[in-house]
Amino acid sequence: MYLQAQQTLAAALQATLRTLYNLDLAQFAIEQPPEMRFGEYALPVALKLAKELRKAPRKIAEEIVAGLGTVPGFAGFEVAGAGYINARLDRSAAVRILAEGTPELIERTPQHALVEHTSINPNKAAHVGHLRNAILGDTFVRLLRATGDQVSVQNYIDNTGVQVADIVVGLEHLLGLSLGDVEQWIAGLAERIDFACWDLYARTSQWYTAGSPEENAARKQLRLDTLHRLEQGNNPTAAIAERVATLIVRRHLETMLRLGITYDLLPRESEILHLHFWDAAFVQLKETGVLRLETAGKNTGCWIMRRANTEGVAEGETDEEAKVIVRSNGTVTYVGKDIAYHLWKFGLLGKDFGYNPFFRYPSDSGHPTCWITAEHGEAEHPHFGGADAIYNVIDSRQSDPQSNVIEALRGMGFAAQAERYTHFSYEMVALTPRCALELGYEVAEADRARAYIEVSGRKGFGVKADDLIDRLVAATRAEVDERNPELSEVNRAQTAQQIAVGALRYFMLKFTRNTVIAFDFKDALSFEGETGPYQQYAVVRTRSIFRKANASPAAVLAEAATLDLAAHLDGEAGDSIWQVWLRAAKTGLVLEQCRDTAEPAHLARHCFLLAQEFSAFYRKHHILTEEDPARKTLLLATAAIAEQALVRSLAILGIEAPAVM
RNA sequence: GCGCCCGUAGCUCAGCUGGAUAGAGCGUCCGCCUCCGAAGCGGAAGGUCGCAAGUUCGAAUCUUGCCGGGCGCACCA
Repeated sequence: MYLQAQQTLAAALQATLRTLYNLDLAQFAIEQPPEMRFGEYALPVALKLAKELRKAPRKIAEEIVAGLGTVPGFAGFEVAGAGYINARLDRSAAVRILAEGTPELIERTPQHALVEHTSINPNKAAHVGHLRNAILGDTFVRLLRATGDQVSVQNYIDNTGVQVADIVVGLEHLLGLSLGDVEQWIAGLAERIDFACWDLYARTSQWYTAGSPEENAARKQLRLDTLHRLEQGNNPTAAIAERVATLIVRRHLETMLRLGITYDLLPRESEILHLHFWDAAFVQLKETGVLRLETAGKNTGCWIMRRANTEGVAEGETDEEAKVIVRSNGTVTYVGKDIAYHLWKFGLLGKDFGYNPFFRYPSDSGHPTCWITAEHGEAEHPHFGGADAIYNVIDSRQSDPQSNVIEALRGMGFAAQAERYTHFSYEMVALTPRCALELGYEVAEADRARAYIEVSGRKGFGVKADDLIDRLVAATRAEVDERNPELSEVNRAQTAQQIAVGALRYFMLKFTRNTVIAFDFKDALSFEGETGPYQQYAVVRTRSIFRKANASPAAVLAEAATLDLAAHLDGEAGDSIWQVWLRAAKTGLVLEQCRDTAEPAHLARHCFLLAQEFSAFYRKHHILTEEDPARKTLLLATAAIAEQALVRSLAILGIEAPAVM
């Protein structure tokens, strides 16, 4: 509602400026005043025009206010400060519109967006860093859907890379297992396979450097040979990799499902290799001149491209900064394969995967099946790829390779696609030294003074996602049991689960993307203050009110829409009611901002402010004992609009509010 | 050496396209459950917005330089 009134205001202002000064301003700032007494919108336009018009800002502001006259939906305008124009909404009209529930219309042609997130190497358990990735990605998916896009969610699986190779080396050479033995090993595991591989991966990584120089060289060679066998496929080593990686991928999907995160497709590197996506891309890259064969310098014999963010060199000179795409031995690098994959994402490759159903989600998830790529898949499958816009949720350390893929697309003549290719980058989750010590890791003296220590899968250093979720659930369960002993076992378990998910998701979302999160159990396990449970609690309070009032939020809002409530929205008491409506009204604006900036943290903040302002309202006004019927309806409707806006916004964050907690 | 990011209250972080007395949570201290749920609320203390110039009517926000920290700059993925 706020956004639409803002558009009305902008149009009226534009018309006024045209009439008064014969000015056509396409863009001007519309701010949100710092205090309620300044109204709902602040226009600094007169300050901007002062120089151009050679008039005092206040004078201009007065002329504009006079020129604006009356604008539908607005109560009035006034000049303030050095020359601000403050605009006041007609509160009762705004409340009516909000109570009627008219959806906010945002003009945009819906796009087919493709979001890639999670993408954990299938060789070990997911850790907190992966949780940040998946929660950011999933939230952004919900945000795009809420603003009208059709979104497909992909979780890229690098099942033929070095990390999986390391696990296979561990199985074949450290544990001495053949393909047949691996089945038995799996069957005999005392713990889940992703946990077992967490340790095996760390062991193997250390083994590469634990022997004599000759031994280490041989071990590294073993790793390289294993990698090549995985890439080739159709051999026992590749079969081990396939078996183990697939099991681990299932564990990852289950872990993420605990947080309400689902996927449409798992594109795998093995199919990108075996279906020769690269060959098709290579032809295009050569034809468009993005790649050239280097004939001198350190990259002699390689196919190279100009590295993104570098100048490049003149024809005939040697570009020592260039990015190698095809090695001198003819194999293709990671960025090369990624270019091919991204051509496919935009429907520009001229090839497609085969697809098989892989993972069936429970019926209550609202999401039937996750598919996986295959060389020869089922005849009937959903359409994947061919997106209008793509978003890759990948940590900021990979911004260089991402830029190179984008530049390659641009160089191939796909400028429009390059523009709609977003590296949704975010900073890592590290551990505080205290947290590392608490987990029993050895922390070097030099590291103890640091703000955070980077997690490392190779060292087995980190917090496993499922361990964290388990701890959160145990903590919320203890609280729920104590507070609500009358609830059934099933009910308490479900409530604890919802609160734990709320706490975790909010924790990961309240930081802006480019902030490193120094993880600590104390912060993550907090349920007070700016946390998910605080906001869930606000919703629970509204629900409690409606239970006691024996009314439904929808019915109350419908009734409020028929009343003239202007008298109750003025003055100090009116302000504290209006504050809640105004915040709820801004939801559409916040969603737009989040979309444009690809920053879910703004929505997280919005939810918190909603909860906070509802709590202030709740303290100040006693709803159930209000005697004036119209006023009581307004107070109930205020609780209803808060509940509605909170539930809707929290849902986009992937947070559910329980009935009681 | 080059590129990207960060430096705001004791701690952890917000601060949208430059704008009206720089905010929140945690922590500390003092209060509030015989009135709708205290996972809550009120109050207090706490800041040269790293430093210095510049642009501007106006800078935490933009530009440049410096200081301090992080992360990238493979024929690894």
